[in-house]
Amino acid sequence: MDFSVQIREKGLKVTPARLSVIEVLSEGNQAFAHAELEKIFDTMDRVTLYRILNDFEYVGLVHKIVDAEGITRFALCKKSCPDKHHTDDHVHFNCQICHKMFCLDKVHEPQINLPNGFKAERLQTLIYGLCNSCNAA
Amino acid sequence: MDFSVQIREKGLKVTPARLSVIEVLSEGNQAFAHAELEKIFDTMDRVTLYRILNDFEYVGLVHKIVDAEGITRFALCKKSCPDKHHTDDHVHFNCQICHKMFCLDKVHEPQINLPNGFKAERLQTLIYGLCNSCNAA
DNA sequence: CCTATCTTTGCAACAAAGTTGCGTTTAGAT
DNA sequence: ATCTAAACGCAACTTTGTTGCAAAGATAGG
Ligand SMILES: [Mn+2]
Ligand SMILES: [Mn+2]
Ligand SMILES: [Zn+2]
Ligand SMILES: [Zn+2]
Repeated sequence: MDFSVQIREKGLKVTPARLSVIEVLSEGNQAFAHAELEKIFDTMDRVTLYRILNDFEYVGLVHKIVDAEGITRFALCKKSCPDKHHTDDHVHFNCQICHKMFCLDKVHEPQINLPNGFKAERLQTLIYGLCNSCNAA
Repeated sequence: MDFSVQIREKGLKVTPARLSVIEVLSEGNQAFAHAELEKIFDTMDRVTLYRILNDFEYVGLVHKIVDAEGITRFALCKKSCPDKHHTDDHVHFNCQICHKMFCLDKVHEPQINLPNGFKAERLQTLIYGLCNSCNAA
């Protein structure tokens, strides 16, 4: 897949830094923590990485997930999301062994009955446990 | 309710600082961010507050919730939880207007079907929207 | 009630995570 | 090839959370 087109379509300039980030994010179906990405792009400035990820999130190329420990991770959006209003309403899964965070695209957010007066706008489900490959071992 | 007993039962010493923290946490059905508590206890040392909250969480007096923006909040456990293994499996609700975080004790975590091989251990549901009092206005 | 002991607190210093300002470099339009 | 707005690198700063240590406080036993 050609990421240059997607980046340019979102109104961002195509740069080597942005291309390499989006390429890594496209590997597997995972969300990457900032620290992991910093290690991968050890020559890239920390601030640049922050800005690339935030810009990508802003234009709808990636979405952000914060786990229960407060670690922020970024994952590529499958279907292109309209700006600022992400439509990735899927469940996220965090493996306790390999610590990878998976986007379960096919598992949709559940419907939940709220107490009287409360109105849901957005829902976020995070599941902790064993991923398929760690479960096998 | 006498919080001294609960604190002592968990093997912690009863101090003015701990009593005042647990008292504030018992107001409403809300989870408080560290920053909010710091403002309330403006004379208390920041580190002391961190230690009180972490100790309370460790012994099972409070539970911690991290929202989608990465803000950590603390809420009193209703039924006393066994150490380190919290049984508060209820849904949390974050109001977009008043920014309060509510513990919806009566709304239990949903059951979710995972892809083959994945095994759920713990589940966390966070809902964003309008709380009952903000919805009325 | 007093003392001894272990816990908790406050302060200072540090670490990790994220942001802002600014000068330089670069993408890409003309 | 030139020009300009966007992106980058660097330094400084903020916010959030942790650690070490000495002083103060809680409580059990005498
Ligand atoms: Mn995802
Ligand atoms: Mn709760
Ligand atoms: Zn795994
Ligand atoms: Zn509200």
